Amino acid sequence: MNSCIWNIVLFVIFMDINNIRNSIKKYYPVTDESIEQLSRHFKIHHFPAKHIIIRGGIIDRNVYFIEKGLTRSYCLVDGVEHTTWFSKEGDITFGLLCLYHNVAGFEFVETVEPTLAYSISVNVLNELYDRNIEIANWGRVVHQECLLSLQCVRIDNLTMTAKERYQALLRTFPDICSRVNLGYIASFLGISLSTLSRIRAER
Amino acid sequence: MNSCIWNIVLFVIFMDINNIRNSIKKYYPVTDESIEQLSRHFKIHHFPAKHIIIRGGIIDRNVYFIEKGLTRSYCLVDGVEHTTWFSKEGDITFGLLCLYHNVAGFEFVETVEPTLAYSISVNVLNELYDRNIEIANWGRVVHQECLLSLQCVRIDNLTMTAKERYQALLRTFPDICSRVNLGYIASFLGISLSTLSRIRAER
DNA sequence: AATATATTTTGACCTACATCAAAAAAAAGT
DNA sequence: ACTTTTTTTTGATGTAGGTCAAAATATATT
Repeated sequence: MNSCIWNIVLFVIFMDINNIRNSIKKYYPVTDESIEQLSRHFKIHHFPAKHIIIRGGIIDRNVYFIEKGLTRSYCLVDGVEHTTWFSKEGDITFGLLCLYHNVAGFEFVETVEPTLAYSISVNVLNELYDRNIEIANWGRVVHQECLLSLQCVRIDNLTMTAKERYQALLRTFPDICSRVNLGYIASFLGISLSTLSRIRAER
Repeated sequence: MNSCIWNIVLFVIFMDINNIRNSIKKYYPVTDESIEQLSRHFKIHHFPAKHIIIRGGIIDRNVYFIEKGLTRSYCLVDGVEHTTWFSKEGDITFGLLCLYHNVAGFEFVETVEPTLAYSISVNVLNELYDRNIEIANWGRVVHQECLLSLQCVRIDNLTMTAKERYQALLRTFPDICSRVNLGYIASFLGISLSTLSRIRAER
């Protein structure tokens, strides 16, 4: 057994990254060797619930891979939080603008549940993108799928009533709906908390 | 001069792809050789205005690189067209769902102006992604930037009034606003044509 | 179990924007 | 230049969903 294999064995033993590994492979057929190249730079985090991982207005150049738990991305406009996305086990989360353009971003990411996550610096990630074609393609496909999901959400917003949007969300992300409170769901759907409550009361 | 160089010379002479080439390089530092690998599969199209390039409900597995002109993506819900995006010279356009998942998509793409575009089959593109790390990373970065733009549009929708959204659009995409009619802009902003007209009449 | 805190529901009232239809203006075709 | 078609404006009226505040639940803390 050479040292490379030993590294893999060690990381399998010590790192709890099954959800992350499966998710990566679901997007693109990345080899274990490439996943090891990525995960050897992982820094582990145990965040309690309601912990702000990424704060708007400052620079945080890390990507967070979520192994367990649930986070909520939002932006703060005139003192009001507008939820833009939820990320759960197997997902990645980060501030888009900050990560891509290295400027202070507008997005916050906060845990909804106690969360086990691994961070990797975008500098390291960018080096891997430039060197490892599997990781580059994994990154491409992840972004394709994010784009598609966001497009669907936007089309729902353009074409549906508040009630229809809530029903669509229940269908598309049933687990999210049962894990976060109504305020966050209302905000994500772009409706007020009282309207959402009334919608649920119907029938 | 070997035949590879001759190919490049020929394609520079015969293909009018300057906007496309500059745009690709703006996203990621792709070499001329890689661009040639891509563009040698290009099929040229001269579309008149109001031509439907991609029709929802059927499968069109091509990506269109726009060299000149302007297109509008929309989806059709209950007989109403909802504009989701505009693409102009240097941009690419395609049906997201159809391209990524090989199923009949919900998106239409139609020219707004007479348009010079080059298509490439997604099968060819996927082969290039798997073989050429520059192209894979170009694809990744394009999708990152699309995601960021779409996220910004969605946040505007969640946080701004109709008037503010129109003003934001004027700032962000002034050229689009002057090249398409109000109906499309209203639809993109998610407001009615009459409301948009009234907003413009103010002050 | 009792108290404190967070979440959800309900009520009363309001407004930004929708809808529908007709008129005006602009652009395109002959 | 005149007609036809498309685009934009304007008017009258309606409504989905907002706001604010209080009550009712549910959850967490001691």
